[in-house]
Amino acid sequence: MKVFPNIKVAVDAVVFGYKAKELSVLLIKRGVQPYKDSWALPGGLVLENESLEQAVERELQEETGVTIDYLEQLYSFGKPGRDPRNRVISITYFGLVSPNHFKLQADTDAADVKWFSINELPDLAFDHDKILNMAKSRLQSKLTYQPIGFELLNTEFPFSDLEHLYQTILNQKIDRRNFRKKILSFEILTETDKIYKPESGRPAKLFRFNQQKYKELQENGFHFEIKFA
Amino acid sequence: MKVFPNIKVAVDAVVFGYKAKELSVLLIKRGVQPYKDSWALPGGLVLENESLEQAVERELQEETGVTIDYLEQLYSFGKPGRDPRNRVISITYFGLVSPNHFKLQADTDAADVKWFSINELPDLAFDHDKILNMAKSRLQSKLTYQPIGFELLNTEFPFSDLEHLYQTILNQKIDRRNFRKKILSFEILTETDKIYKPESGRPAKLFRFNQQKYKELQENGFHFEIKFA
DNA sequence: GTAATTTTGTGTAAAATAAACACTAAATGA
DNA sequence: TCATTTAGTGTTTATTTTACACAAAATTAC
Repeated sequence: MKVFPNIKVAVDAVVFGYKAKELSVLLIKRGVQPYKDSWALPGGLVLENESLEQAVERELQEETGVTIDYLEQLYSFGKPGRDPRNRVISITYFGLVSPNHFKLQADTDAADVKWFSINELPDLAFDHDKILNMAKSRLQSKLTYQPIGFELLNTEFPFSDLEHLYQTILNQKIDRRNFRKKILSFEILTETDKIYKPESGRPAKLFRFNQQKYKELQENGFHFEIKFA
Repeated sequence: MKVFPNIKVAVDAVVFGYKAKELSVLLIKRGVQPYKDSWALPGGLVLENESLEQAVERELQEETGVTIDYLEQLYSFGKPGRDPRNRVISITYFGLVSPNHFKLQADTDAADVKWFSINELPDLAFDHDKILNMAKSRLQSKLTYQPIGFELLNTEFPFSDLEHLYQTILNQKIDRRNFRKKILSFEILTETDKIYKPESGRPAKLFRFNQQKYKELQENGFHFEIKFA
C-alpha cells in the first residue's frame, strides 16, 4: 500500500562572487545536527506562502545578509537518504553577486558565513559538493552562451576585467585581441568616458553592459556566443 | 512566526513521441477534482522511498503504460496557488519515446490516455501548459546541441527521417545536403547494409546512431552542434 | 512499357567566421 | 631615463558555413 510521506521541501543556493581573478562561493557553517559545524550551502525549508525564489532570497538574507544580483533555478535533488534524518527534496538555485555585494553584512556572525575560493573549498555537508559542482558547470557553460559574466563585475569595468573573468572561470587562456573583437562586435557594451587607473600600467577605458541593447538584439534573433581556440 | 507547512511533492512528465512528421505529447484525462475531466500531464505524488526518477517512471507506467526511452529533469514549479487546494511543488521531467513505444498499452483505459499532436492540444489543467511549453523549448534547443533526436526515431532509420524530424520540431526548412554533410562529418552514425523501401521514391540506406562512438568522441572534447541558415 | 512522380544521393564555389600572431602606447616605480 | 606593467590595435590564413541543381532508383498512372 502506498504511503504518502511528509516530504520536506527545501531550497539551497550556490552563490558565486568574483574579485581579483578569483571565483568564490558563499558558504555557511551549520550550527545544528546533522553535519553540525560542517560548511554547507545557504538554504532552508520553504514556508507556506512563499514562492521558491522568495524562499531562496529570504534564506540568503537571513543566513548571510548577501544581496543577489542574478538568480536562476539549477536543479532539484530528491534521492531518499540525501538527508540522513528526513526525506528532503531540495530545489537548488544558482546565484551571482556583483563585487558591491560581495561582502558579508556586519549583522551576520562572520564566523558562520564565509566566501571560499573555488580552489580552496572545505568538505561540505550532505550532497552539497555535487550541487556545487553542477553549479560550477552551469556557470562555465552559461558564460559561453549568455552574457552573465557582467553580473560578476562592477557596473563599469575595464575590458581586461571581462577577459580575466573568462579566463579564470573557464580556466583557459584566451586571445585578447580576438576576444575583444568578438565581444565588441556584439555591440552590447557602451563605452563610458571614464578611465580606470590600475595600480600599474596604462589606464583603461571603462565599459558598461547595455542590457537594453542586448534585449533588443535578442528579440531580433541575436545569439550571444563566445568560443575559444 | 514561521509555519512549516505540509507541502506536497509531485512529479509530472512531458513525454514526446514522433511519427510521420508529427510531434506528439502524452496526456491523461483527470478523473478527480480539481480540473476533473481536463487533460493534464501524467504525474503524481512522490512516495516515501522512491527517487524522483522512480516516481516519474512509476506514474507513467501506472497511468499510461508507456515505456520511456529518454528522461531528464526539466524544472521545478512551486508557486503557491498553482494547485487550488494544496501547496504542491512539482518537479517536472522531460521524456522521449521511440516509435516502438509510441503507443498505448491495452491495459490502460484508452479513453483516459491519449497522444495529442503538438499542434492540436486541448486546454490543460493547472499550469501544465506552461510546463509543456518549457518542455517544447527544451526539446528544440537540445536538438541543436545534443544528439537526442535519435531517441525519437527507430533504431535504424533512413537519413531523411532525421531530416524531417529536425524540420518538424524546429519548424524550419533545412538544406538537405548541408545537413547530411554536417551530421555525417560527426561520424556518429553507422551505415547498415539494410535498405528502407518508402511507399514511393528511391529506396534509402538505413543508419544507426552509434552511442558508443558518440561517448568516445565526447570524451575527446567533441561537441555535437547543428545550426541552420 | 513509357512517362510522370516521388524520394534519395551527391560536389563545388563563394562568403563568412575564426584563428594565429606582435608591436606600440600610457602609465608607474626603481 | 629605464624597466616594468597593462591597454590597445590589424592583417593574413585557415576553417566553417552557406548557397545552390541535377542524376539515380524506385513506384504509379497512363
